[in-house]
Amino acid sequence: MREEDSNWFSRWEEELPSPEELMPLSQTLITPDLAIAFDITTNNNNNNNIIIQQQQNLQLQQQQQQQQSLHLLQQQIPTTPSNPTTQQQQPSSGDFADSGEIGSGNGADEPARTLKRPRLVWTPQLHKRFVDAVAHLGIKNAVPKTIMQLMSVDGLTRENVASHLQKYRLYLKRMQGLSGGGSGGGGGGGVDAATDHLFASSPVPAHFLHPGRTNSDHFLPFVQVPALQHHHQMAAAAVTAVQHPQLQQPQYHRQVGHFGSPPNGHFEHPFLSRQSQQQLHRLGAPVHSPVAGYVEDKEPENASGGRKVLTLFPTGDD
DNA sequence: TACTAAATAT
DNA sequence: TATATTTAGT
Repeated sequence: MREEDSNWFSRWEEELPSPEELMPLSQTLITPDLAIAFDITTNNNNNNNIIIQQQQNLQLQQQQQQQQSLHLLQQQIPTTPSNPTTQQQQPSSGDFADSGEIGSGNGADEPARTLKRPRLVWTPQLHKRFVDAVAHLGIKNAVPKTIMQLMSVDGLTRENVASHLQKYRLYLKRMQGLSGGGSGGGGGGGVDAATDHLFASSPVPAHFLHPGRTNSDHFLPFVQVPALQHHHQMAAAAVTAVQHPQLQQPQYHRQVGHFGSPPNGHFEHPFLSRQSQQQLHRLGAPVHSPVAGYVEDKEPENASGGRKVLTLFPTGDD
């Protein structure tokens, strides 16, 4: 079975999109109106910092709708100390000198706290990272909190992970139920890709489908979790945020590591990297991190025209 | 408190 | 309709 693991690893690695493929489009996320409204300083000089310029009329309507739901959130949002959030920008990643802090920073954090979080779109890349984390932990020990920590994706909440984990488990159940020949590759299994295309996009470790087989929690060697490695600050952002028409709020994400193979077969403990990020613990509001760049990615199936899928991608820091 | 499951919203 | 978020129960 270990051979399959290796094969599995090789497979998804090959399927990983190249950086070029990941950055086909460039648009801005923040409209001038919003920037002004939220006292945001956008760096137009930065090509990576993109602003979506949509119809201003829509923007206004969206903001109004937002405010309607804001009061609800305000009730439960803890008072965020005027945390300067000094570490929001990574010194090393000079590529993106993005100053795009929305609703945060200098006392302007109120809007951020009150704003709803944009829907998180689980891109195949992000899901793959999720799977890697689960594989690393073992399906047995894979719990939302741990997975979240292991993924080290800023902006990703425990709820996000829990929700995804919930679906993923259901997917695994289905896979086991089918128990056809799906073993060895979730992508190739007889799974209805139409329903589980996201999960099918990433290989499912055979272990997931055969629990109890191994009693060990560390059935996966570390070397098989390259995506969890942060061999510095190179980043391939996998997080994607969907911008709904009525939720004109930019999303900030931290680097999630890179999806490529380890440069030298050297691996480090992901938690080490995480620790540094823990300094950026969110106090009810999303942490702003250097924005690598937004890429609009439309999903063919969900081409609902109304929403935009924004994905962060690295600029090749490495 | 955290996790899981179900319901709700988009 | 599908997916993500939110809520409630354990």
